[in-house]
Formats: sequence, structure tokens, C-alpha cells
Amino acid sequence: MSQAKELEKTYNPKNIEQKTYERWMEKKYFHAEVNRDKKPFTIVMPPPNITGQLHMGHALDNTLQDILIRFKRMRGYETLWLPGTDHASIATEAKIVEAMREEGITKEEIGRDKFLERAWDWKKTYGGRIVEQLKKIGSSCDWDRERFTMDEGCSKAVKKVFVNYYNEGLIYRGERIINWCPHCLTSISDAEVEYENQEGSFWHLRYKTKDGSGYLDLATTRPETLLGDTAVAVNPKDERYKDMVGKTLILPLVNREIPVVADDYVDMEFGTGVVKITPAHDPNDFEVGLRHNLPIINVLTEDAKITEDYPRYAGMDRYEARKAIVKDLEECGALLKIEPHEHNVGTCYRCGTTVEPRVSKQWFVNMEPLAGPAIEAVKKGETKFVPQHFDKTYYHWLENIRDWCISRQLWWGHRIPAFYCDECGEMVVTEDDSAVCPKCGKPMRQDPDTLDTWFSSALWPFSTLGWPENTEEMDYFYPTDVLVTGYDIILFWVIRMMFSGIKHTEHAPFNTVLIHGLVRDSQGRKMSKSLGNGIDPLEIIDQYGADALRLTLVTGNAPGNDMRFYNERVEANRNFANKVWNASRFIMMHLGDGVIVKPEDKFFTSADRWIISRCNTVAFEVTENMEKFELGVAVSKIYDFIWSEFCDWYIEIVKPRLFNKESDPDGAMAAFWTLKTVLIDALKLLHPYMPFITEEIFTTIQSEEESIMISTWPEYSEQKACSEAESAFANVLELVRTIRNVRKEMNVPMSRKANVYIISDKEEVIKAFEENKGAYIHLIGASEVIVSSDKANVPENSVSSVISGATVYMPLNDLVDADKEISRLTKEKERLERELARVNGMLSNEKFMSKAPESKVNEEKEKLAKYTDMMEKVLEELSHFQK
RNA sequence: GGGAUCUUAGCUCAGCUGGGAGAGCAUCUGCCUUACAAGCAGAGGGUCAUAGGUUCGAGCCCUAUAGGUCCCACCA
Repeated sequence: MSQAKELEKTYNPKNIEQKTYERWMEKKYFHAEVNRDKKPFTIVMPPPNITGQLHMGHALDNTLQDILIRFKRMRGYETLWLPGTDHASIATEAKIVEAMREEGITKEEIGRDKFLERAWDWKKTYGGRIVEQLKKIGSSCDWDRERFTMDEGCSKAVKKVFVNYYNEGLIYRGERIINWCPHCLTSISDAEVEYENQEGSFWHLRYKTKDGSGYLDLATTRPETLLGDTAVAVNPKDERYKDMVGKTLILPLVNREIPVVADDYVDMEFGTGVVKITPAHDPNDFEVGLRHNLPIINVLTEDAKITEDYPRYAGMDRYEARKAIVKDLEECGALLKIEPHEHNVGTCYRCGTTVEPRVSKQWFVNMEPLAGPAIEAVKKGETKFVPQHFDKTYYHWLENIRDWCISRQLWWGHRIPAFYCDECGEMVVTEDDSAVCPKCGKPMRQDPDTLDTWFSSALWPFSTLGWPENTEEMDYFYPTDVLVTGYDIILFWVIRMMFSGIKHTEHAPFNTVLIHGLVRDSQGRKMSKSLGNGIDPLEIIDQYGADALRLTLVTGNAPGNDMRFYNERVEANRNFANKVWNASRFIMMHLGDGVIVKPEDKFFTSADRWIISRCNTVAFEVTENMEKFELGVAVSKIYDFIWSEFCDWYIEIVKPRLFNKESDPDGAMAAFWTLKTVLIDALKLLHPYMPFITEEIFTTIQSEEESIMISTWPEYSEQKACSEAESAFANVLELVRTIRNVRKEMNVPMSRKANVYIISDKEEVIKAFEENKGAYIHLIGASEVIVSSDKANVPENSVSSVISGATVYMPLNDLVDADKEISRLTKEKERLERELARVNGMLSNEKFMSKAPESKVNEEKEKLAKYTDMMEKVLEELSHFQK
């Protein structure tokens, strides 16, 4: 046995993963080039935030992508998996501000330029961290093409898109009520607001009329916004308040005169049917204000404190002010009562702070003209969601879309390419970084705001391929094939890539959106920092290996469904890795140095033909499943094939031929050839899922090839396998199982050898058993197997069992107990009776006979014949005892 | 309020276009059989949430109900 071909005793992922990945990198296997001789297959990686650390979500997302990429690469595509990172403006800026706070400085103190220097330093230091972590799970992406959302090319694309939109009137600047995060000190888009139910209160207030003739009672959840009330509204149809409309009320505490207006927005059924209107601090009130020309009075500062305009409360934050105002209202008799009330509160998705509706001047994308084509693209099937039902979420959101607020009051990000002239008030939107006023020639001041991070990630599928230049890459790799992402990101990102791609490249950016679920903890909870229940993928890799982790993330889970993660599952998959390892080790021990050549057909047994046929079938099915993105189904077929069929059956059955190669070298060679061929195909099928272990084994056994990842996918024929080989061998499987069962039932250990008689009146059955005699003899602990059509030589005191086409006898003399035999055979008889009843029921059903497909009817007819035959034999055996 | 999705073995979940219910873990019984005890051989365990319907035939398709999860939505 050669040293070179030996694997270590146990599979140790740690020793192998690192060096294997390095070798792949050196060999540039991940690199893709425009190659007109091949079909392209492209995935752009959802760029992780530079602030991020690899978590299970990334691990899942990237494992799925890597599986698809490796699969397609082996199938002969020019596969590009383009990686990169996202600048994550709000998250990164928050981290840097936080770090600066610890140093005791603010960003205003150091100014924009110095701040950005720090940010870029930060990116340099930490931005690569997650990239290194992605490598640990085996991601075969083209690192030569790694991009960053703020690199030169992406920035150029951002400017180009902004200018294009602007010139088409799809971007506008306006004073609107937007969501404001008082902690991050920036506007955020509707999608970035997370709503949660919070316990609150209803404060019932009374506003009196100016003339003292009456009052209106109303309730509010936000008494502090009273300072900004500029009206009170009732429903125009509300008889109760008909006379009040048009009257003037005196706003308590402030003594402002405010009108009573009538507006459909007010729900008569809810509360008293009276609503206070604060246009500056509530989106609905803002709309009401517009309709009635109400003044907008802002009472809160950027960080949600009362403004200087209200000296009594100035500087108090919104919650302090609430207390103070409620107290004052109570004192002046305007507070009627306080009720507990649960309501929906918007919070910032980054920091969790309650957002504040705020009127300010921002940039918006006019969504309606963009939404239509994006809906169309999916309706037409240009882009498909897997699973399909996610298209409903997609449609729903696009059909009810509102304009997208894209400006952020942040420094880290793409600065808005709009320039203002302080001299004459002119504004230009241009890709030039330093604009000069076209009217008065003065240098212009660039808009201080930056763009929403998602504005640049919306361009990711094409900005990374060189757009807006007409690059070869754009032409060849775009539109991309698959986008893999979690369902939680459809609204944020997928939709925006869709309409951006369609608008600017005239193609939907991907053909398929493969959606996966969330990885939850073992109790089904979302993994989160605050709960501290996150499982670190790197620790799992360290403990069990990347392959085991990958397998865990893709098995036993349907697309789009959440999955629970627990170590027992990883352990089971680690065990599978070990199984693959040891099976390969066993095979290599026997192959030794010898050259393996395929011998003539006649040296192959039905076991060989069976496993080869099964391997073909599995390759065919797995390929089909993978093409349909049924990755979990595919890999469980591979798993079962390798473990249950190849290891448990084929390797066991082939052992005698390996141990006796001197006496039958051709038979042994057929076995070697089969073992090696099937193993290699199985490794190839498994490789996309478990890249490291399969590579290590492959390069050891197949030393003439340099890597499994650039080898070709197993060839298979589409016709449904060689059914002859599979069914011939099925007899052997049945025999072995039956004998094992008998032994177990009767407590006869394998060590007690016994003769086994197989009696059949069917020639082909006899042949099948005869041929495999040597192969399975050790599986059933037989001293000798006698196959015959004649029962005459079977000794008395034998245990009998009926299998398809034959009766099996095992002479066990002293152990044979007539009562037990009767009971065993009776059980079998009863089973067959049930089967026959079922089959007969179907076959005597006229409707079944006339409507069921012929193949199904034939199938049942065959079963009838088989069970009838078996029943006869069981009855015959029973008759011996009943004499 | 609208929508999506789920309910299958003790637990966690698969089950592709409708044709005899599966896996992993757990449990029980035997095995240190010279690749693997991270293993081998066997066993037990399910009215596929409930009620109707379509069909020769339903875990799968349709309707309703119950319960869970999630998303969206301006109810002060």
C-alpha cells in the first residue's frame, strides 16, 4: 500500500480546510473571465456591511450561493460569484461616532473631512474582517473582483443614476413629513421604520371655545405635541359637532387660537370623534394641515427636545415634556382622564429609538413610474421568486408604494450630487464634483446630505460589473442568474434592485430570486445580540468543520422557511463527513497503487450493476433537484445514497471479492473499478455541499486530477436507470433483510453460522441468488447457501420465510419451536391478506380500471401476482405445522 | 383591518407535478464483524390540526373552522 494514497485515520477538518482554501486561491479556480465559449452563470453576493461580523444568516446565505456556484462551475459554466461589502452608512457612522464619543470628541468638532478620514480608516481596519470570515465557510467567490459600494466605480454609478432620475423628473426635493431618528439624527425611509406595539396611555383633554360657549373633548397618545396643535378636526358627517365646525378653540397652556375643521380623515366611531391636529408631528395631521391650509408649528428639536419657543418646556426631551405638560394640563383643568392604551410605535431599525415624524426638506424618488415595470417583470416571468409565493409580498409592496426618501443627514455615504449657489439661489444636479453656477459663475456648495445606503445597493448587480460603462462584463455576465437572500430583505433591497435595474439597464437584474428563511436558535427564537442567543458560525466551524456546518444549513429545510439550529444536527452531519472519510479510506486501502482498468462486462455482478445504476439515478435526480433550487432535497438524496446504499450495502457486499482478489482477480478488478467510479461520482455530487472533505479525498484518490472543483459533473443517462439491475438486486436485499430479521427474532447471533436454503421455482430468481451467493454469504452469517428449485434437501426443523419469488429455510434444529413458527407465519399470512385485499379492492374497482393510468394498473397487477405467489408459499409452510 | 405561511413519529423537520407515510435526534434490543462505536444490525412509535368537498384514489387540490408564526396597514 502506498504512502501517498493514505488518508489519516480520522477526518480532521482543521488541518485540511485552511490549506485547501489557500490552494484554491493560488490556483485561481474562483476567478471568472469573459469567455464566449462558455455560458455564463452569475451571482452577485449580497454585500455584507463592513461593520458586520459573520453570523448564521450570512453563513446560510453564502452557503447556498456557493453550492449553486460550485454546481454550475462543474457543469461547465463560466461562473462568476462577485463578492463585496456595503458601506452601511447609518450603521458605520453610528459606530464611528460612538468610538469618538469614547475619546470625548464629536463629529462636528473635527469636521466632515476629518470624520471621513476616520471612516475610511475604520473601513480599512474592519471592512476586511467579514471577508476573511466568508472564506472560512468555503465561499468560492472571485475575490479579484471584490467591490465596495463606495469604491470609485460604484460611486460613479450612483451619481449617474441620481442625475438620470433627476433629469427625468423622478427625483425631487421637497418639504415633507418624514421619519426622523432622534438618536441617529437623520431621516430614514418608510422601510427603515419598524413598528412595535407599546403600552401607552390615552390622555383625554378638553379644548374650550374662544367665546366660552362650549368645548370639545378629545384624546391623544402624545400630549406633548399639543404645543404644535394648529386645529381640531371632526368628521363633516358627524351630527354631534356640526355646529362646532368653523368655531375657534383656545389651545390650553399655549392659548393659541385654533379652528375646528371638518375632515373625512376623522373616524366618528373612534373615541369622541374629535382629533387634535399637529401637522408638524404626525403624518396624518400633516395631510389634514395641507387640506385646510393650517400652519405647521414645529415644537421639537432634532434630538426630540422642546424648542426654545416654549420656554417653560424648552430643552426637555419629549418624554419629560410629556410629564410636565400632563401635569400642567391637570392643574388647569384641561385633563379629563387617563386611560391605558396599547398602540403601534415606529422605531428606527438600526438603533430602536422611537422615530419622530418631522417636517423637513429632503430628496425623494418618485416611485410610481418605477414600480409598474418592476411589477411587470415578475408578472411576465422575467424574474421568478423561489418559493413563488414571495411574489405576493413583492406585488403588494410595489402596488402600494410611496415615494422613497433618499437623503440622509449623515456624512458617511454618497454625497448627493446637487449643488447650490448661495449668490443667486440656483441649483444644479450634476456628476461633476465641483460645480460652478451656470447663472452667476460662482462656485457652488454641494448638498451636505448623503444618500440612503440602499440607493447604492440597489445598483449592486450592475454597478459591480462596470456600469455605466459598456464593459464586456456587463455584456456577458448581466443580467445575473440568481440572487440569494432572506425574506426579510425583499422590501429593502430586492425591490429596489429590480426597479433600478429595469430602469437603467433595461433588464431585470436577475432571473431568479432564491429566498431563504431565518436561522433561529434551538428554541425557535430569532438570534439577537440583546438575547445573547446568537451562535457563532466560526465556533461551529472550529468544532465540527465548515462542511458539517454547511450541510446543517441546507438540509431538512424547505426554501423560504425558517430553521432551528442546534448542535445535535451539526454533530450528525459531522458524523456523515466522517462516514465519507472512512469509506474512502477503506476503498483506498484496497485500491493500493494498482492501476484500475475496467474489466469486461461479464466480471461485473448484479451488485455492481445495481450500485452503478443507483448512482446514475441519483445523479440524474440530484441534478434535476439542484436545477430547481431544491438543494435540501438533493443533498439528502446524496446523503442517503452514500450512507445507506453505498456504504451499508455495496461496500459490505463487495468485501469478499476484495479479500479474495488472488483467487478472482477479474472479479476483484470489477469491484475496484465500481468502488472507485461510484465513489468519485458521489464525491462530485457532494462537492458543492461539502467542498473541503470531497476535495481532500478526491485529490488523494484521483491524483492525476488537480481539483474536484474544476472536474466535470457526473454524467448520467436520463432514462430511469437500469431497472433490471436494480430489481435483480432487490431480491438479494430482501433475502438479507429477512434472514437478519429471523435471526433477531429468534435470538440467533451472526456468530452462529447456519446453512441457508433458497428454494424457488423461478429460473431468473435462482440465477440472481446463485450469482450473488459469495457476496452476501457473510452478511447473513451463512456457512453455506444452497439455491435450488427442489425442496427435497431442506432439513426438517428449519425456520422458513417467504420472500418475493422464493422461500428461505434456515435449519436451526434445537431452536425451532413449532408454536413460534406458526405465529410468525400467521403474522405474515395476515399481512399478505391485507395487501391482497387492498390490491384486489383496487383492481375490482371498475372506475379505477377505467380511469387510472395503465402503468398504475399494471403495477397493481404485478403486485397481485407477487402477493398471491407469496401467500401460496406461506400457506404451504403453515400446512406443515397443522398436520 | 389586509395578506402570507405553518399545523406530519416523543423532539426538530423533509415529503418535487395527487398513486402504499420519511430523515436526524431521542427510546428499546443485539453486536468491539480487520473503513468508521462519530460505527453496524434490528425494533417500537403517526386517523398527516378539525370538518366538508373534488377525484377511481388526497399529507398533497378546493372551501370553512381552530391554533401558531410573520409581513403590511395612518386609526388620534
